[in-house]
Amino acid sequence: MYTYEYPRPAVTVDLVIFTIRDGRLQILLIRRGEAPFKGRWALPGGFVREDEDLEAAALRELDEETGVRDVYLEQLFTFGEPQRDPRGRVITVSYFALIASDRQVLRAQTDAAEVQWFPADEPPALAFDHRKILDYALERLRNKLEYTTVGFQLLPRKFTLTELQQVYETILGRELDKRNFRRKVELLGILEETDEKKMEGVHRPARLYRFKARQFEKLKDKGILFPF
Amino acid sequence: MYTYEYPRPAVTVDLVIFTIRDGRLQILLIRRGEAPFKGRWALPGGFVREDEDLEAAALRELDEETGVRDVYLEQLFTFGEPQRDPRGRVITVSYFALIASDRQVLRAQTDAAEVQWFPADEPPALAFDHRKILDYALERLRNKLEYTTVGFQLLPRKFTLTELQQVYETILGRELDKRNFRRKVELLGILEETDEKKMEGVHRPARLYRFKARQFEKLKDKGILFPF
DNA sequence: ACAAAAGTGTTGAGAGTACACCCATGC
DNA sequence: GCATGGGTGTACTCTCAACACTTTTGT
Repeated sequence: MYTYEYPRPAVTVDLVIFTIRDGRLQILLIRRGEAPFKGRWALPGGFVREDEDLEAAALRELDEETGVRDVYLEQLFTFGEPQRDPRGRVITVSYFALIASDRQVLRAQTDAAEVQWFPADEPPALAFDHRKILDYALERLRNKLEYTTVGFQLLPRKFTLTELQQVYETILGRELDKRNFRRKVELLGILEETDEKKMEGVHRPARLYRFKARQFEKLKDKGILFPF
Repeated sequence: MYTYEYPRPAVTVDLVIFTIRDGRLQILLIRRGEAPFKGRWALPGGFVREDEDLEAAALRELDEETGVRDVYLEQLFTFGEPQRDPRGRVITVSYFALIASDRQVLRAQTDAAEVQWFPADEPPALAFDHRKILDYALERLRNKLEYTTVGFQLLPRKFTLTELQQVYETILGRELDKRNFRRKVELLGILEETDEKKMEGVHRPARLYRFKARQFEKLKDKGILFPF
C-alpha cells in the first residue's frame, strides 16, 4: 500500500437544481444556519464521503434536499480557487439537475423557511462563489437546450406542445413561433401522441404527448437540429 | 478560523495535450517510473499544491512538461471514482490543451524515451483511467471544433488555408470540400490575408493568413455557424 | 513541358423564418 | 354565442452540399 505526502483539500459537491414553476425557471436554495455566510442563501451541497463517487455524492445531496431520484444530472465545472471558502481550501465539483415540474416536492422534513425555490434570473445574494456557479449553470443549460433534448426533463411524462414550447421560451428568454416550433418538433420525430387530452383548462383541451427517447439525446446528425 | 472534520481526498490535475504532427492529431504521454503502473504511459499531471488554483496547477504541469505557455487550456471533467487509483482516494481534474504545431518543442531536460507524442486515435495502453479521460477529451475537441474556433489554436500564427483545412479533416476524420471550406471561412470573417506566401513547397506557393480574433471565439449568432 | 498544389463559381435541395385564420370547448 | 387557448399551411430567403477546371510555381 502506498500513501501520499501531499496537502489534501476538502472536496464538496454543489448542485444547481432547476425546475419550472409558475412559468419561470427556478432554482432551489438553502439558507445557511452557520458561519461563514450565516443566514445567506446557498446552493445545496456537501462533502464527498470517503468512498463515495462524485456523482453518487451529488445524487445523495439531491435526494436529501428534494426526495427526488432519477432526474437529469450533469457535471458542470470544478471550482478550486484557494480563497473561495474562508475556512480553508475547499474544492467543489458542481452539478446541475433538472426536476420535472410535477415532481418538485421538497422533503417533508424540510423547513419551508430554510429551503426555497427562487427565480433563476433574480436570485438573492448567495454565499461563497455560488453566484458564479449559478451563472455558469444557466449558460450551460441555455446552450444545451439548443442542441439536445434536455428541455424535456423539465416536463411531466405527458405534456402538451404548448407546455413544451413554454419551457423553451422561459429558458431562452424569447418568444418562439408556434407553427415553426411544432413543425420542428414533429420533424425531429421524438414525440409520441397519446390518446389523452389535458382537460384542466377552461377552454379547448390540448392533446398530450410523450417523449420517445429514454433519457436524453443528442440532436445532431449533420450540424445542429434544434435551433428554435 | 474554522476547520473541517471530513476525509480529504488527494486532488490532482491531468492534461490531455493535443498537437498536430505529421498530419495527425497527437497527444503527449509520459512513461511512469514508479508503481503503480510502472513503465506504462500516462497523461502528464500531478498534485495540486496547497494554495494553487486548479488552472494554475494545470498550467504549471504543462510548462514543466513542454516548456510552453500561453496555450489554449480548458477544463474537461473531474473524475473521482473511489477505486480509480489503487493507492487511495485521488480525485483528478482533467484539462485539455492545444499546442500550435510550431511550438511542440519538449523541455530540453526531458528524456525522449520518457516523454513522447502518440497518435490520439491509437494510444498505447494507459495507466489508471487515463484512456477514459483521453476518449472524453477527443469527443469534446471534435464537438467544439464545429461551433468554435478552437481549431486555430493548433496552427502557427501564420498558416495557409490548406493547412487549416487539414486540421479540421484530421480531427473530424473525414474529408472536406475545398471550395465550401474556403467560402465558409471567408464568410466568417475571422481571417486576415497577409502579403506573405509559404515558399517551402516545391509547387505553387500558398498565401499565408492570420487569425483575427485574439484567442478563441464562439461562432454562433443564430444556430451554429461552423458545420463544415 | 510537366507535375503538383493553389485557387476559384454555380446550381439544386433543404431548413429557417415570417405570417393569419379556423377550431373545439366551457361557461 | 362568446371568450380562450388549440391547432394548422404557404412563400421567401438563406445556407449546405455537390461538383471540375484553370493558375502558378519548381524542376
